[in-house]
Parts: sequence; C-alpha cells; structure tokens
Amino acid sequence: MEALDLIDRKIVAELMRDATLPVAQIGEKVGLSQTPCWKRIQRLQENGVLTSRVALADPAKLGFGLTIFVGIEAPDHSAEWREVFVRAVNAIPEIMEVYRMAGEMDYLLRIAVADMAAFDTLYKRLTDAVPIKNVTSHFAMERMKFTTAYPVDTRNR
Amino acid sequence: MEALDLIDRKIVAELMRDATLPVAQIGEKVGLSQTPCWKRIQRLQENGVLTSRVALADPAKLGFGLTIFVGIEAPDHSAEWREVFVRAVNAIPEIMEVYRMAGEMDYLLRIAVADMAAFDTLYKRLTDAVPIKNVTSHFAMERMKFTTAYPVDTRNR
DNA sequence: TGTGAAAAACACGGCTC
DNA sequence: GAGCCGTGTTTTTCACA
Repeated sequence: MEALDLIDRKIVAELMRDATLPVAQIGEKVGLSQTPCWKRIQRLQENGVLTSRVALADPAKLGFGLTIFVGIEAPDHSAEWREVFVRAVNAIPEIMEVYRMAGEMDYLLRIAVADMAAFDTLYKRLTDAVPIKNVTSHFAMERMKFTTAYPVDTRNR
Repeated sequence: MEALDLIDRKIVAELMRDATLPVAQIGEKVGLSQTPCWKRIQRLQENGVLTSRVALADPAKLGFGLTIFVGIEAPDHSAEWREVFVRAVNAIPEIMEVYRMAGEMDYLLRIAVADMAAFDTLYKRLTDAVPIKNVTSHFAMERMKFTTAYPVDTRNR
C-alpha cells in the first residue's frame, strides 16, 4: 500500500466530516467525476484507511451523560495480566477507549455511563475481573469538544 | 422530546455500529418494515439523538500515529480565560477531545499528531495562545480499544 | 485513470389501515 | 402509530477511450 495522494486525503477528509454526501458531490469537491471517485473510496476501504461508517449519537440523550477517565497501574507487566486485562475491557462496553501509556500510568480508559451508581458497579466489575495495583478516576463535568475527523487536509504531502 | 422506546434504542444501536445498512434491513432487525423504521430514524435525527454520519479512519494510516493526553490547570477560573481557551482548542484541529474536569486537573485534552515534533509545535502554539498554570502530558503507546457506539441495547428501560 | 451510460438498490413520501 | 407501493436518487457495474 502506497501513500495517499492529495485527492485521497481530500476524499477521506470529506467522508470523516460527513458520510452522507453522494459520491458525485465528493467527486465534484475533489475535482473528479463519479466513477474514479468511487473507485478511490473502494480502495481506501480495502486498504483499511477508511474502517467503517457509523452514526454518531448524543451521549446525554442516550443516558450516557457521565464520562470518567480511569488511570490504571498494573501489578506486573506479564503477558498473562495483559491478556486478562484486554479480555475484561473488551467485555465491558461502557469502556469506550483504552490506551496503553508511557510513564507511571500504565493504561488510560475513557468510560461512559449513566451516573455514579453505574460507574460504581462498573468499577467493581473491572477490579473484580483484573488485579490492579492502582486506580485513579477523573470525572468529566463537560465535553467541550469531540471529533473523529483527523485534520488530514490541513497538511500537505 | 420523550424518552426512546426499545425499538428506537435498537435502531440507534445498529446505526452506531454500522451506518451503511439499508433501512429495510434495520427494520427487519428491529421488527419493523421500511417506512416506520425510516420515520423513526428521521425523528431521531431531528431530535438530535443521532447527530451525524461519518466515516471512521485509521489514524496511523493517515499520519496521526501519536496520541497524547494533556492535563491542564487553569491560572484562574474567570469567564475570560475560559473563552480564550475554548477559542484556542477549537482553532487547533489536532485536539480531538476536550473535557472540563472535576478535581485538580481542570481540563483534559486528547491530541492526535504525526510525531513528537508535531506535538512540540502544537504544544507551543497552545501555550502561546493561552496562559496556563500547569500542563502534564501523557503519551499513549497503543490504542487498544476505540468505539463511538454507546451500549444502548445492553440496558433496558 | 478517466468518461459515459445503463442496471440495481435504495431512500423517500403519498396514501391506507 | 404501522405497512404497501410508486418515484426519483444514488450506488454500483460495465464497456470503452
């Protein structure tokens, strides 16, 4: 898989912003007509550049108004612990993001739940499933910005 | 706007997972035929439950392989500072998520950039635009989980 | 790679129950 | 509310430059 040219980047940028646009219109914006634009989109999907198309929803309106970031310190750095941990976070759908970190904090989780009671339940469930050395929870009061669109068109290549 | 019934929740769940499904198929899954299903989707969009449809992309393949979480402590809690801060984070597209937090850390940012050099540039740009009392950067080594689909179908109502 | 045009699938909206 | 069915778009495919 070679690097993306400018047109590919523009296409990706458009689709990350709004995936409802008809192919013809995207083509227009990037200076291509339907078919070649469509072929590029297919290729971008096959190459795994575009992974999926989803609807984004308002968490508050779905009853997921509480966001908590949880920092986790592992008791050891064995493959076994890691495996159990991966299994546990994948089994809990309220855990939206998981990052393995550099530094003291080993993992960082973003969790979305309805309220404190739901978080408490989840917290117990997680700590029951996996031995954890240290946990620090940080509560979000307000989501001020959220995007899934990487700024690909800002940069040249 | 009233609460969502079970069918609405199922529809939202499907669309958050995969927005390419034809309405007829979603209808089938939730036990509805085309038209009523379509009408519900329209209503969910009008109510702001479904906010948008986007393509998700692989950050690494777009040249955004480095994720950094940045904790920020504000020098004061004035409306003025807040305004300048909001303007600054909105002007920097590499800042993907911003949360106002409870506790010592006032704000938490998730930033996606190509490499350390790009982060350094961004860091200077941010700290030049806004006076900040304290900044702590946490570097992610690996993104182990990432989803935008809230687990709406797991819970009953 | 790009063009054009045709086929298949789909979204959308009127009308009925 | 839900379902049936027609119409206009859009996606998808194919033949050709």
